[in-house]
Amino acid sequence: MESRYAPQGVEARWRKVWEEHRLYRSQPDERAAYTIVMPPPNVTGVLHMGHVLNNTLQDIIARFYRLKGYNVCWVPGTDHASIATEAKVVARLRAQGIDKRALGREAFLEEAWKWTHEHGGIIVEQLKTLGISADWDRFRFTLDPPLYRAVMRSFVRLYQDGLIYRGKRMIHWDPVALTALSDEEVIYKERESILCYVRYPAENGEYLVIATVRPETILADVAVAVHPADERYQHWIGRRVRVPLTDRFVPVIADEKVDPTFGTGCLKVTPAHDPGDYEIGERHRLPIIDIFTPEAYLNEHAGVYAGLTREEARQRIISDLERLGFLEKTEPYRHSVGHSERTDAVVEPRISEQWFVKMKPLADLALRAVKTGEVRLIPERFLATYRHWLENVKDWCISRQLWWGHRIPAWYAPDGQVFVAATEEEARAAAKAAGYDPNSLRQDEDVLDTWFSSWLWPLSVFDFFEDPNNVDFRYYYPTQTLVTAPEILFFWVARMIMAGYYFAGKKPFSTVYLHGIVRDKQRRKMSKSLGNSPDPLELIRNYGADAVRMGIVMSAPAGNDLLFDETLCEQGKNFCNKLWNSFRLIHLWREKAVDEPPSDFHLEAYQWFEHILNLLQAEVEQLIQAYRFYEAAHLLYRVIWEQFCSWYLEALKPVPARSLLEKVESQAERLLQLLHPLMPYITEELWHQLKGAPETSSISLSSLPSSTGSGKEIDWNLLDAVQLAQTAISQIRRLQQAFSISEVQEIYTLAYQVAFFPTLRRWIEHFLGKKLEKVSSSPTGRSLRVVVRSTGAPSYFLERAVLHQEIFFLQAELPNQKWEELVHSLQKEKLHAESFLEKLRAKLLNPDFIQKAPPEVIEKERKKLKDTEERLRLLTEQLEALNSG
RNA sequence: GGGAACUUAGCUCAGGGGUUUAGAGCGCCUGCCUUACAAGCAGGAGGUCGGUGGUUCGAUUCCACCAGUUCCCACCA
Repeated sequence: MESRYAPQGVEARWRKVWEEHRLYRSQPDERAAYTIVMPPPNVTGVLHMGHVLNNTLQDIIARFYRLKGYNVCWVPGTDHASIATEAKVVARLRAQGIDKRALGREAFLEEAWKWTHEHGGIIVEQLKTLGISADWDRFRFTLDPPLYRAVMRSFVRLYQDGLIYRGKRMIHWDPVALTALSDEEVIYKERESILCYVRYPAENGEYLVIATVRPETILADVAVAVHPADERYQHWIGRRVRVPLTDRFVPVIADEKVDPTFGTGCLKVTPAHDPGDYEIGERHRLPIIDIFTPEAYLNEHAGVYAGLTREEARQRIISDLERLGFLEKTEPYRHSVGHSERTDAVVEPRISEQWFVKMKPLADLALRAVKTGEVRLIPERFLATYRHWLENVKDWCISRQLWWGHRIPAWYAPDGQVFVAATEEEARAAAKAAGYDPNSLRQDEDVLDTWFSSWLWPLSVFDFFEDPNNVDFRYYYPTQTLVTAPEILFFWVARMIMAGYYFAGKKPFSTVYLHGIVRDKQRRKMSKSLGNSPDPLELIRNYGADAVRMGIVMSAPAGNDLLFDETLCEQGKNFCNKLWNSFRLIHLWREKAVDEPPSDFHLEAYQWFEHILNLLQAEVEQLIQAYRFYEAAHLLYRVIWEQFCSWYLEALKPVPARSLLEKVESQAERLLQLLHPLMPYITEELWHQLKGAPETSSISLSSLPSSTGSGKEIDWNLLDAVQLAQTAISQIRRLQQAFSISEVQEIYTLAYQVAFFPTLRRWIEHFLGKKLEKVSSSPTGRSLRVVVRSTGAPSYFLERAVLHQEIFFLQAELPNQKWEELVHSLQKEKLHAESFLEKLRAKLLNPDFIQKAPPEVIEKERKKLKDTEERLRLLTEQLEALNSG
């Protein structure tokens, strides 16, 4: 074995072996299933830190439950990402001077498939380098024929059930992608704009003043509205005012919707370009003037402004208003402006005919699921936002004016009659039955929102829509855990829950684990434009996948955003190296071990570590089951580094007896198993080296012995004794360093913990090279005394606070100056102890405390008092001895 | 405007009504190339637990208010 762990070769080799032997393939069998569906990344996407986090966490779960004996099935896949992919293909074509529309639908789709095949494999290959244990045989793409059919069938069913309808509504329009968007695809951002106060003159020369941030839409005004109860404007209701810059007169109307406290209390009504105005327009049967082209340029209805962009028109109109005396004043104004999630274009409210899903009945299903606890959200605080969203959800606009995606299964007869069917044949048959010419049908041009296929994912990957009774579906569904980011709680998670109940009558998963967003050290979201997102592949090359996994898991605890710092990968790499070298030591021992009975000390150390391991396993299992990966990683890190390497292996030096070594190796194996979910590659490698197992076997398929828990089997006395010994050894070393003691001559103790004495003696002798001796009374004259206090057993395991206090004396030569330093430090310690004693006494003299505090607490305080008095007595004694010496 | 969360060591965070007067990792300081590992070993320094009140025998921990930070939702032009 090399003295440095080189992950690159090891990882590449095992990745290949795992894949070739299809190690993570799952088939239904008699074991309990543990199913995870991977949130499918965009097919043409590139791996970023969010994917690393998301998939590492899923892999930890998958590998853990596999070790626990479950039949783990982790279904990977990719999403066709309708709008994102189409935007990329359009851009590529444009770069070649080709216009999408000119190319035509068929040819465009060919281009899109070409692009998908070129780029679609990349992210999958990148994911594989992470070492994730998905079942690649089950890989699915949302446009695969069975999944395509699933979308068609679900659409038809919802349509037949009256939950899908087509209608003319005001929707969010993306003027760059030229498509409708759902509410969730609109991101609101605070923007600085100008609030213009514009005069709308009446025939008699009076005028109303209206505040607006969108003066360019003045040209589309069809009314001015005031609140019906607004005293100021009573006499205006029913009169007419002229729309500035035009010669149109529009009525002044009264509508409850107007907020009399905003601006001047007068609202210009522009039904074509504002959702609120649209409602008012409907109520008052106002005409609609649309002044924008789909690209959000002003159109012919905008007169002289036609051809300008929204922004240009705004500038021009403001200056024209001013020039013509319509502009009363302007003031800066901050408000939020909707942007397209994909293109970042400012969305334009637009009236158009779209397909919608009626959400209310579906939302009720999803609400019930979390209220009854059938579906659990972790962390729980997301419950509030989840509920709020579902309780206020509006209908879901699912049609997109795009080509890349699932084409809406609706066919129109020349007279507009709609036939919704899963296939063209069925639509034709239906048309024929209704007396139409089947050949006259024309399919809807639009495709469906990407999320309309995603919400079926847990169902469709198991071919529910092909055959609801198929073996896989019955075995794997519902799945257990969904791991995803809170950003898509509404987009995806809530809708999957709806779809699961609606189509299959069952929840899609039991638990949703929502992890944070990966940010940089300055808390900025990682993004390409900021250039603050490290390339995961680069990280994997530099540190190894295990190190990157460990690094990202150790970044932050559950639920919080995590601040990624590359030094964590380095820490992970160092940890790999540490682990690697600990196994290297075990290997060296194999050659050197002799056939002798093990020493009492080694036997005791072995027993002790066995208990540590049992505690570790119980706690790691509990933590992973509770989705506390960060804590599990930290615990393993510390126990392996401190207890296993620094104490246990050191204790077994120079070499344990052969019979003991075998037992030590099986402990080491258990450590590897516990660590395996976090760091699959190195543990696989070390496991094979340890076991000499054939390539086809794998630590991931080994079985973890069941945890003994932290019950009676644990020898707390031994753990406490060793902990006390460790603390004593550290303290004595500290004194040696602090006072530059080259050699400790003797170590004595007044051992009133008689039971611990043999353990203390063995450990101190091994680590300090001196035999611990018992003395009956404190030595006089110059000696170092140290009070060792230990809370008993490593603190990271338990709340148990068994406090032990032990006093040791060291006989050593010190130069005079050092004795003075010692006196000084002891005096400081004495003062400290005295003030503490004061506090304790006061507390114990307080009658309220004695009366009201629970007896255990009073007992504890008394023990503290006694110990502190003892410490103080010793300090005084020692100071006297030093002064006289 | 509504909702949620956070504020503990230089940084990132655990913790929890009484834990010998607060824990970890990283960073920092000191001494070591000790034959598994310098990607290492052995030690160390560093915090009046955001502020103010309240509840309590006792609060960093519970409550209220204040200040600051962050996120989500919302058509107020």
